[in-house]
Amino acid sequence: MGSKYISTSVIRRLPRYFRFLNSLKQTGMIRISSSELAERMGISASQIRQDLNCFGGFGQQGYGYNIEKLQAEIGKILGVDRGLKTVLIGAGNLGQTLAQSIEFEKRGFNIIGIFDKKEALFGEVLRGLPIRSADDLEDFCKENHVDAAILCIPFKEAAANIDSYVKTCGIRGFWNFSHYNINEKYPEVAVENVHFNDSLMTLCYRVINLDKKD
Amino acid sequence: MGSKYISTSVIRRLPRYFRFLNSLKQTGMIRISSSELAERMGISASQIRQDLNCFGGFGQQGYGYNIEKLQAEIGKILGVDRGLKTVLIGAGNLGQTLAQSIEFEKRGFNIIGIFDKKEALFGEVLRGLPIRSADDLEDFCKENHVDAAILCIPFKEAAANIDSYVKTCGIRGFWNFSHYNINEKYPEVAVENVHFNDSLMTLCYRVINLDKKD
DNA sequence: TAGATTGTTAATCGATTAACAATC
DNA sequence: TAGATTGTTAATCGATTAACAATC
Repeated sequence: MGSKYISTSVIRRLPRYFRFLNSLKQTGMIRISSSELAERMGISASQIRQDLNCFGGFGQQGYGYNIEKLQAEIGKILGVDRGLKTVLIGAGNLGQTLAQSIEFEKRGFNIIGIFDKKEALFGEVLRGLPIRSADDLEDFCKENHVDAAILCIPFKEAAANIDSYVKTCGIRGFWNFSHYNINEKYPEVAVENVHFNDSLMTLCYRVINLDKKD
Repeated sequence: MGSKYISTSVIRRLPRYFRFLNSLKQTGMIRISSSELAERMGISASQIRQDLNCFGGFGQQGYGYNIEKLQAEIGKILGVDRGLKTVLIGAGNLGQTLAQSIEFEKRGFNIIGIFDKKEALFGEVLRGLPIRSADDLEDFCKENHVDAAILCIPFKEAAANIDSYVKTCGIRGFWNFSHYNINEKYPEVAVENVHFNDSLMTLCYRVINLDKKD
Protein backbone atom coordinates (compact mmCIF):
# COMPACT_ATOMS: atom_id res chain seq x y z
CA MET A 1 0.00 0.00 0.00
CA GLY A 2 0.85 3.67 -0.38
CA SER A 3 3.85 3.38 -2.64
CA LYS A 4 3.36 6.29 -5.04
CA TYR A 5 5.64 9.27 -4.59
CA ILE A 6 3.78 12.44 -3.66
CA SER A 7 5.35 15.82 -4.34
CA THR A 8 6.13 18.20 -1.53
CA SER A 9 3.77 20.80 -2.99
CA VAL A 10 0.86 18.41 -2.59
CA ILE A 11 1.78 17.30 0.91
CA ARG A 12 2.09 20.87 2.12
CA ARG A 13 -1.46 21.58 1.01
CA LEU A 14 -2.99 18.66 2.89
CA PRO A 15 -2.97 20.30 6.34
CA ARG A 16 -4.67 23.31 4.81
CA TYR A 17 -7.46 21.16 3.36
CA PHE A 18 -7.74 19.49 6.72
CA ARG A 19 -8.13 22.85 8.42
CA PHE A 20 -10.73 24.18 5.98
CA LEU A 21 -12.76 20.99 6.04
CA ASN A 22 -12.75 21.11 9.81
CA SER A 23 -14.22 24.57 9.89
CA LEU A 24 -16.79 23.67 7.24
CA LYS A 25 -17.76 20.64 9.26
CA GLN A 26 -18.35 22.84 12.25
CA THR A 27 -20.77 25.01 10.33
CA GLY A 28 -22.89 21.92 9.80
CA MET A 29 -22.34 21.61 6.06
CA ILE A 30 -22.50 18.08 4.72
CA ARG A 31 -21.16 18.18 1.20
CA ILE A 32 -19.01 20.45 -0.94
CA SER A 33 -17.91 20.51 -4.57
CA SER A 34 -14.31 21.03 -5.57
CA SER A 35 -15.26 24.35 -7.13
CA GLU A 36 -16.93 25.69 -4.01
CA LEU A 37 -14.04 24.57 -1.81
CA ALA A 38 -11.66 26.12 -4.31
CA GLU A 39 -13.55 29.39 -4.16
CA ARG A 40 -13.35 29.45 -0.38
CA MET A 41 -9.67 28.52 -0.22
CA GLY A 42 -8.59 30.80 -3.02
CA ILE A 43 -7.10 28.03 -5.14
CA SER A 44 -8.28 26.22 -8.27
CA ALA A 45 -10.79 23.38 -8.39
CA SER A 46 -8.47 21.47 -10.70
CA GLN A 47 -5.76 21.58 -8.11
CA ILE A 48 -8.02 20.22 -5.42
CA ARG A 49 -9.16 17.33 -7.57
CA GLN A 50 -5.60 16.58 -8.68
CA ASP A 51 -4.32 16.67 -5.12
CA LEU A 52 -7.03 14.41 -3.75
CA ASN A 53 -6.66 11.95 -6.58
CA CYS A 54 -3.06 11.33 -5.60
CA PHE A 55 -4.54 9.34 -2.75
CA GLY A 56 -7.76 7.97 -4.19
CA GLY A 57 -11.23 8.90 -5.39
CA PHE A 58 -12.86 10.45 -2.38
CA GLY A 59 -15.66 12.19 -4.25
CA GLN A 60 -18.73 11.22 -6.16
CA GLN A 61 -19.61 12.48 -9.63
CA GLY A 62 -22.56 14.82 -9.66
CA TYR A 63 -22.40 15.22 -5.89
CA GLY A 64 -19.00 16.38 -4.76
CA TYR A 65 -17.28 15.43 -1.54
CA ASN A 66 -18.72 14.50 1.81
CA ILE A 67 -17.02 16.94 4.15
CA GLU A 68 -16.72 14.73 7.19
CA LYS A 69 -15.55 11.73 5.24
CA LEU A 70 -13.04 13.74 3.26
CA GLN A 71 -11.59 15.31 6.37
CA ALA A 72 -11.29 11.89 7.96
CA GLU A 73 -9.50 10.57 4.88
CA ILE A 74 -7.03 13.44 4.84
CA GLY A 75 -6.48 13.07 8.56
CA LYS A 76 -5.69 9.43 8.00
CA ILE A 77 -3.24 10.26 5.21
CA LEU A 78 -1.52 12.82 7.43
CA GLY A 79 -1.57 10.40 10.32
CA VAL A 80 -3.15 12.78 12.83
CA ASP A 81 -4.08 9.92 15.15
CA ARG A 82 -0.78 8.09 15.00
CA GLY A 83 0.39 9.49 18.32
CA LEU A 84 4.06 9.30 17.32
CA LYS A 85 6.15 8.93 20.42
CA THR A 86 7.95 12.21 20.78
CA VAL A 87 10.45 13.87 23.06
CA LEU A 88 10.86 17.57 23.59
CA ILE A 89 14.54 18.44 23.71
CA GLY A 90 15.15 21.86 25.21
CA ALA A 91 12.68 23.21 27.76
CA GLY A 92 13.67 26.84 27.65
CA ASN A 93 11.38 29.67 26.72
CA LEU A 94 10.38 28.32 23.34
CA GLY A 95 10.17 24.68 24.37
CA GLN A 96 7.90 25.51 27.27
CA THR A 97 5.67 27.68 25.14
CA LEU A 98 5.24 25.00 22.50
CA ALA A 99 4.66 22.33 25.12
CA GLN A 100 1.93 24.40 26.67
CA SER A 101 0.16 25.78 23.65
CA ILE A 102 0.13 23.13 20.95
CA GLU A 103 -2.35 20.29 20.70
CA PHE A 104 0.15 17.65 19.72
CA GLU A 105 -2.28 14.77 20.12
CA LYS A 106 -4.50 16.22 17.39
CA ARG A 107 -1.55 16.49 15.01
CA GLY A 108 -0.20 12.97 15.27
CA PHE A 109 2.25 13.35 18.13
CA ASN A 110 2.36 12.14 21.69
CA ILE A 111 4.87 13.84 23.96
CA ILE A 112 6.33 11.25 26.28
CA GLY A 113 9.45 12.95 27.63
CA ILE A 114 10.91 16.40 28.15
CA PHE A 115 14.64 17.02 28.45
CA ASP A 116 16.93 19.91 29.19
CA LYS A 117 20.52 20.23 30.28
CA LYS A 118 19.85 23.01 32.77
CA GLU A 119 19.85 21.53 36.24
CA ALA A 120 17.57 24.20 37.67
CA LEU A 121 14.74 22.90 35.51
CA PHE A 122 14.94 19.24 36.48
CA GLY A 123 11.75 17.99 38.05
CA GLU A 124 9.69 20.98 37.00
CA VAL A 125 6.45 19.74 35.48
CA LEU A 126 5.32 20.68 31.99
CA ARG A 127 2.29 19.20 30.32
CA GLY A 128 2.13 16.69 33.13
CA LEU A 129 5.67 15.53 32.48
CA PRO A 130 8.76 16.17 34.59
CA ILE A 131 11.69 17.88 32.92
CA ARG A 132 14.53 15.36 32.87
CA SER A 133 18.26 15.70 32.46
CA ALA A 134 19.46 15.65 28.88
CA ASP A 135 22.02 13.12 30.09
CA ASP A 136 19.21 10.60 30.50
CA LEU A 137 17.90 10.97 26.96
CA GLU A 138 19.82 8.03 25.48
CA ASP A 139 18.69 5.68 28.24
CA PHE A 140 15.14 6.91 27.90
CA CYS A 141 15.21 6.19 24.19
CA LYS A 142 16.53 2.71 24.79
CA GLU A 143 13.69 2.00 27.18
CA ASN A 144 11.02 3.72 25.10
CA HIS A 145 10.77 3.59 21.36
CA VAL A 146 10.93 7.25 20.30
CA ASP A 147 9.80 8.29 16.82
CA ALA A 148 10.30 12.03 16.80
CA ALA A 149 11.89 14.95 18.60
CA ILE A 150 11.09 18.61 18.95
CA LEU A 151 14.42 20.38 18.93
CA CYS A 152 14.28 23.63 20.88
CA ILE A 153 17.99 23.98 21.48
CA PRO A 154 20.67 26.28 20.04
CA PHE A 155 22.53 25.50 16.84
CA LYS A 156 25.67 24.34 18.61
CA GLU A 157 23.83 21.98 20.92
CA ALA A 158 22.10 20.42 17.94
CA ALA A 159 25.35 20.07 16.02
CA ALA A 160 27.02 18.43 19.00
CA ASN A 161 24.25 15.94 19.72
CA ILE A 162 22.71 15.04 16.39
CA ASP A 163 24.71 11.80 16.12
CA SER A 164 23.32 10.67 19.43
CA TYR A 165 19.76 11.57 18.47
CA VAL A 166 19.85 9.78 15.14
CA LYS A 167 22.21 6.89 15.70
CA THR A 168 21.91 6.05 19.40
CA CYS A 169 18.37 7.20 20.08
CA GLY A 170 17.02 6.11 16.72
CA ILE A 171 14.91 9.22 16.24
CA ARG A 172 13.57 9.49 12.69
CA GLY A 173 11.69 12.77 12.67
CA PHE A 174 12.63 16.24 13.85
CA TRP A 175 10.59 19.38 14.35
CA ASN A 176 13.64 21.53 14.20
CA PHE A 177 13.86 25.01 15.67
CA SER A 178 17.65 24.89 16.05
CA HIS A 179 18.65 26.12 12.55
CA TYR A 180 21.09 23.24 12.35
CA ASN A 181 20.80 21.53 8.97
CA ILE A 182 20.06 17.96 9.98
CA ASN A 183 19.38 16.59 6.51
CA GLU A 184 22.82 17.54 5.28
CA LYS A 185 24.34 14.85 7.45
CA TYR A 186 21.33 12.56 7.78
CA PRO A 187 19.28 12.77 4.58
CA GLU A 188 17.35 9.68 5.61
CA VAL A 189 15.42 11.26 8.49
CA ALA A 190 12.35 13.49 8.21
CA VAL A 191 12.96 17.09 9.18
CA GLU A 192 10.59 20.01 9.36
CA ASN A 193 12.60 23.17 9.88
CA VAL A 194 11.11 26.26 11.45
CA HIS A 195 13.18 29.32 10.65
CA PHE A 196 11.65 32.29 12.39
CA ASN A 197 14.37 34.56 11.07
CA ASP A 198 13.84 33.58 7.46
CA SER A 199 10.14 34.13 7.85
CA LEU A 200 10.71 37.58 9.33
CA MET A 201 13.14 38.64 6.64
CA THR A 202 10.74 37.52 3.95
CA LEU A 203 8.08 39.66 5.57
CA CYS A 204 10.40 42.64 5.69
CA TYR A 205 11.15 42.29 1.98
CA ARG A 206 7.46 42.10 1.21
CA VAL A 207 6.56 45.15 3.28
CA ILE A 208 9.18 47.32 1.68
CA ASN A 209 8.16 46.09 -1.77
CA LEU A 210 4.40 46.28 -1.36
CA ASP A 211 4.19 48.48 -4.45
CA LYS A 212 5.19 45.61 -6.71
CA LYS A 213 2.71 43.19 -5.20
CA ASP A 214 0.49 41.15 -7.59
CA MET B 1 13.95 51.87 -8.77
CA GLY B 2 13.38 48.18 -8.13
CA SER B 3 10.37 47.63 -10.33
CA LYS B 4 10.89 44.08 -11.60
CA TYR B 5 8.61 41.41 -10.19
CA ILE B 6 10.48 38.75 -8.24
CA SER B 7 8.92 35.34 -7.73
CA THR B 8 8.16 34.04 -4.27
CA SER B 9 10.50 31.09 -4.80
CA VAL B 10 13.41 33.46 -5.24
CA ILE B 11 12.50 35.69 -2.30
CA ARG B 12 12.22 32.73 0.04
CA ARG B 13 15.76 31.69 -0.79
CA LEU B 14 17.30 35.06 -0.01
CA PRO B 15 17.30 34.68 3.78
CA ARG B 16 19.00 31.34 3.34
CA TYR B 17 21.76 32.86 1.23
CA PHE B 18 22.07 35.56 3.84
CA ARG B 19 22.48 32.97 6.57
CA PHE B 20 25.06 30.89 4.70
CA LEU B 21 27.10 33.91 3.68
CA ASN B 22 27.11 35.06 7.25
CA SER B 23 28.59 31.83 8.50
CA LEU B 24 31.13 31.79 5.68
CA LYS B 25 32.13 35.33 6.54
CA GLN B 26 32.73 34.25 10.11
CA THR B 27 35.14 31.55 9.00
CA GLY B 28 37.28 34.29 7.45
CA MET B 29 36.67 33.32 3.82
CA ILE B 30 36.82 36.21 1.38
CA ARG B 31 35.45 34.93 -1.90
CA ILE B 32 33.30 32.08 -3.15
CA SER B 33 32.17 30.81 -6.53
CA SER B 34 28.57 29.99 -7.28
CA SER B 35 29.51 26.34 -7.64
CA GLU B 36 31.19 26.13 -4.26
CA LEU B 37 28.32 27.92 -2.55
CA ALA B 38 25.91 25.62 -4.36
CA GLU B 39 27.82 22.59 -3.14
CA ARG B 40 27.64 23.79 0.44
CA MET B 41 23.97 24.73 0.31
CA GLY B 42 22.87 21.65 -1.55
CA ILE B 43 21.36 23.54 -4.47
CA SER B 44 22.54 24.20 -8.05
CA ALA B 45 25.03 26.84 -9.12
CA SER B 46 22.69 27.87 -11.91
CA GLN B 47 20.00 28.63 -9.43
CA ILE B 48 22.27 30.83 -7.35
CA ARG B 49 23.40 32.83 -10.37
CA GLN B 50 19.83 33.14 -11.63
CA ASP B 51 18.58 34.26 -8.25
CA LEU B 52 21.28 36.85 -7.72
CA ASN B 53 20.91 38.23 -11.20
CA CYS B 54 17.32 39.14 -10.47
CA PHE B 55 18.81 41.96 -8.46
CA GLY B 56 22.01 42.77 -10.29
CA GLY B 57 25.47 41.49 -11.14
CA PHE B 58 27.13 41.02 -7.78
CA GLY B 59 29.92 38.76 -8.99
CA GLN B 60 32.97 39.02 -11.16
CA GLN B 61 33.83 36.67 -14.01
CA GLY B 62 36.78 34.46 -13.25
CA TYR B 63 36.66 35.34 -9.58
CA GLY B 64 33.26 34.62 -8.10
CA TYR B 65 31.56 36.61 -5.38
CA ASN B 66 33.02 38.62 -2.53
CA ILE B 67 31.34 37.09 0.50
CA GLU B 68 31.07 40.20 2.62
CA LYS B 69 29.88 42.38 -0.22
CA LEU B 70 27.34 39.81 -1.39
CA GLN B 71 25.92 39.38 2.07
CA ALA B 72 25.62 43.13 2.43
CA GLU B 73 23.80 43.34 -0.90
CA ILE B 74 21.35 40.62 0.04
CA GLY B 75 20.82 42.22 3.42
CA LYS B 76 20.02 45.47 1.68
CA ILE B 77 17.55 43.75 -0.65
CA LEU B 78 15.84 42.09 2.31
CA GLY B 79 15.90 45.34 4.23
CA VAL B 80 17.51 43.95 7.36
CA ASP B 81 18.44 47.41 8.59
CA ARG B 82 15.14 49.07 7.84
CA GLY B 83 13.97 48.90 11.43
CA LEU B 84 10.30 48.74 10.46
CA LYS B 85 8.22 50.13 13.27
CA THR B 86 6.44 47.17 14.71
CA VAL B 87 3.94 46.37 17.43
CA LEU B 88 3.54 43.07 19.17
CA ILE B 89 -0.14 42.31 19.61
CA GLY B 90 -0.75 39.59 22.16
CA ALA B 91 1.73 39.17 25.00
CA GLY B 92 0.74 35.71 26.14
CA ASN B 93 3.03 32.74 26.19
CA LEU B 94 4.02 32.87 22.56
CA GLY B 95 4.23 36.65 22.30
CA GLN B 96 6.51 36.83 25.30
CA THR B 97 8.74 34.08 24.02
CA LEU B 98 9.16 35.70 20.62
CA ALA B 99 9.75 39.11 22.19
CA GLN B 100 12.49 37.67 24.34
CA SER B 101 14.24 35.35 21.95
CA ILE B 102 14.26 36.94 18.51
CA GLU B 103 16.75 39.52 17.31
CA PHE B 104 14.24 41.67 15.51
CA GLU B 105 16.67 44.52 14.91
CA LYS B 106 18.87 42.24 12.81
CA ARG B 107 15.90 41.18 10.67
CA GLY B 108 14.56 44.60 9.74
CA PHE B 109 12.12 45.19 12.58
CA ASN B 110 12.02 47.54 15.51
CA ILE B 111 9.52 46.70 18.24
CA ILE B 112 8.07 49.93 19.57
CA GLY B 113 4.96 48.78 21.42
CA ILE B 114 3.50 45.71 23.08
CA PHE B 115 -0.22 45.23 23.59
CA ASP B 116 -2.51 42.76 25.26
CA LYS B 117 -6.10 42.83 26.41
CA LYS B 118 -5.41 41.05 29.68
CA GLU B 119 -5.41 43.62 32.46
CA ALA B 120 -3.13 41.57 34.70
CA LEU B 121 -0.31 42.07 32.20
CA PHE B 122 -0.51 45.85 31.89
CA GLY B 123 2.69 47.55 32.95
CA GLU B 124 4.75 44.40 32.95
CA VAL B 125 7.98 45.03 31.08
CA LEU B 126 9.09 42.96 28.12
CA ARG B 127 12.13 43.79 26.02
CA GLY B 128 12.30 47.11 27.83
CA LEU B 129 8.75 47.99 26.83
CA PRO B 130 5.66 48.10 29.05
CA ILE B 131 2.73 45.94 28.07
CA ARG B 132 -0.12 48.29 27.19
CA SER B 133 -3.84 47.83 26.94
CA ALA B 134 -5.05 46.65 23.55
CA ASP B 135 -7.61 49.46 23.85
CA ASP B 136 -4.80 51.95 23.36
CA LEU B 137 -3.51 50.44 20.16
CA GLU B 138 -5.42 52.70 17.78
CA ASP B 139 -4.29 55.83 19.58
CA PHE B 140 -0.74 54.55 19.67
CA CYS B 141 -0.82 54.00 15.93
CA LYS B 142 -2.14 57.47 15.33
CA GLU B 143 0.70 58.95 17.33
CA ASN B 144 3.36 56.62 15.95
CA HIS B 145 3.60 55.49 12.37
CA VAL B 146 3.44 51.68 12.60
CA ASP B 147 4.55 49.53 9.68
CA ALA B 148 4.06 46.01 10.92
CA ALA B 149 2.48 43.86 13.60
CA ILE B 150 3.29 40.53 15.16
CA LEU B 151 -0.04 38.85 15.76
CA CYS B 152 0.12 36.45 18.69
CA ILE B 153 -3.58 36.32 19.39
CA PRO B 154 -6.28 33.69 18.81
CA PHE B 155 -8.15 33.35 15.54
CA LYS B 156 -11.29 35.03 16.83
CA GLU B 157 -9.45 38.03 18.20
CA ALA B 158 -7.72 38.49 14.88
CA ALA B 159 -10.98 38.17 12.96
CA ALA B 160 -12.64 40.73 15.21
CA ASN B 161 -9.86 43.30 15.04
CA ILE B 162 -8.36 43.03 11.59
CA ASP B 163 -10.35 46.00 10.25
CA SER B 164 -8.94 48.18 12.98
CA TYR B 165 -5.39 47.00 12.37
CA VAL B 166 -5.49 47.57 8.64
CA LYS B 167 -7.85 50.48 8.20
CA THR B 168 -7.54 52.51 11.40
CA CYS B 169 -4.00 51.67 12.42
CA GLY B 170 -2.66 51.55 8.88
CA ILE B 171 -0.55 48.45 9.46
CA ARG B 172 0.78 47.02 6.20
CA GLY B 173 2.65 43.92 7.29
CA PHE B 174 1.73 41.05 9.57
CA TRP B 175 3.77 38.27 11.08
CA ASN B 176 0.73 36.18 11.68
CA PHE B 177 0.51 33.41 14.24
CA SER B 178 -3.28 33.65 14.56
CA HIS B 179 -4.29 31.31 11.70
CA TYR B 180 -6.73 33.95 10.56
CA ASN B 181 -6.46 34.42 6.79
CA ILE B 182 -5.73 38.14 6.53
CA ASN B 183 -5.06 38.25 2.81
CA GLU B 184 -8.50 36.94 1.98
CA LYS B 185 -10.03 40.21 3.13
CA TYR B 186 -7.01 42.46 2.65
CA PRO B 187 -4.98 41.20 -0.29
CA GLU B 188 -3.05 44.45 -0.38
CA VAL B 189 -1.10 43.94 2.86
CA ALA B 190 1.96 41.75 3.33
CA VAL B 191 1.38 38.67 5.46
CA GLU B 192 3.75 35.99 6.60
CA ASN B 193 1.75 33.18 8.16
CA VAL B 194 3.23 30.81 10.67
CA HIS B 195 1.17 27.66 10.98
CA PHE B 196 2.70 25.43 13.61
CA ASN B 197 -0.01 22.86 13.14
CA ASP B 198 0.51 22.57 9.40
CA SER B 199 4.21 22.18 9.94
CA LEU B 200 3.64 19.43 12.50
CA MET B 201 1.20 17.54 10.33
CA THR B 202 3.59 17.68 7.40
CA LEU B 203 6.25 16.21 9.65
CA CYS B 204 3.93 13.44 10.77
CA TYR B 205 3.17 12.52 7.17
CA ARG B 206 6.85 12.44 6.37
CA VAL B 207 7.77 10.27 9.33
CA ILE B 208 5.14 7.67 8.57
CA ASN B 209 6.15 7.69 4.90
CA LEU B 210 9.91 7.64 5.34
CA ASP B 211 10.12 4.52 3.17
CA LYS B 212 9.12 6.47 0.08
CA LYS B 213 11.59 9.27 0.67
CA ASP B 214 13.80 10.30 -2.30
C1' DT C 1 -33.09 10.61 -17.96
C1' DA C 2 -30.77 15.21 -17.39
C1' DG C 3 -27.70 17.83 -14.62
C1' DA C 4 -23.84 18.07 -11.96
C1' DT C 5 -19.42 17.11 -10.77
C1' DT C 6 -15.79 13.97 -10.45
C1' DG C 7 -11.43 11.58 -12.11
C1' DT C 8 -8.06 11.92 -15.49
C1' DT C 9 -5.70 13.20 -19.62
C1' DA C 10 -3.80 17.06 -22.31
C1' DA C 11 -2.14 21.89 -22.54
C1' DT C 12 0.01 25.63 -20.34
C1' DC C 13 2.72 27.94 -17.41
C1' DG C 14 6.58 28.79 -14.42
C1' DA C 15 10.69 27.39 -12.21
C1' DT C 16 14.97 24.90 -12.45
C1' DT C 17 18.88 23.30 -14.93
C1' DA C 18 22.12 23.26 -18.72
C1' DA C 19 24.95 25.53 -21.91
C1' DC C 20 27.87 28.96 -23.50
C1' DA C 21 29.42 33.50 -24.91
C1' DA C 22 31.20 37.46 -22.38
C1' DT C 23 34.76 39.03 -19.50
C1' DC C 24 37.60 39.50 -15.51
C1' DT D 1 47.28 35.35 -22.74
C1' DA D 2 44.93 31.31 -20.56
C1' DG D 3 41.85 29.87 -17.02
C1' DA D 4 38.04 30.56 -14.37
C1' DT D 5 33.63 31.90 -13.52
C1' DT D 6 30.00 34.98 -14.25
C1' DG D 7 25.64 36.70 -16.59
C1' DT D 8 22.22 35.26 -19.63
C1' DT D 9 19.83 32.67 -23.08
C1' DA D 10 17.89 28.18 -24.32
C1' DA D 11 16.24 23.52 -22.90
C1' DT D 12 14.11 20.74 -19.55
C1' DC D 13 11.41 19.55 -15.98
C1' DG D 14 7.58 19.72 -12.86
C1' DA D 15 3.49 21.81 -11.22
C1' DT D 16 -0.76 24.07 -12.25
C1' DT D 17 -4.69 24.76 -15.08
C1' DA D 18 -7.98 23.54 -18.63
C1' DA D 19 -10.84 20.34 -20.83
C1' DC D 20 -13.76 16.58 -21.19
C1' DA D 21 -15.31 11.84 -21.00
C1' DA D 22 -17.02 8.93 -17.27
C1' DT D 23 -20.54 8.37 -13.99
C1' DC D 24 -23.34 9.25 -10.02
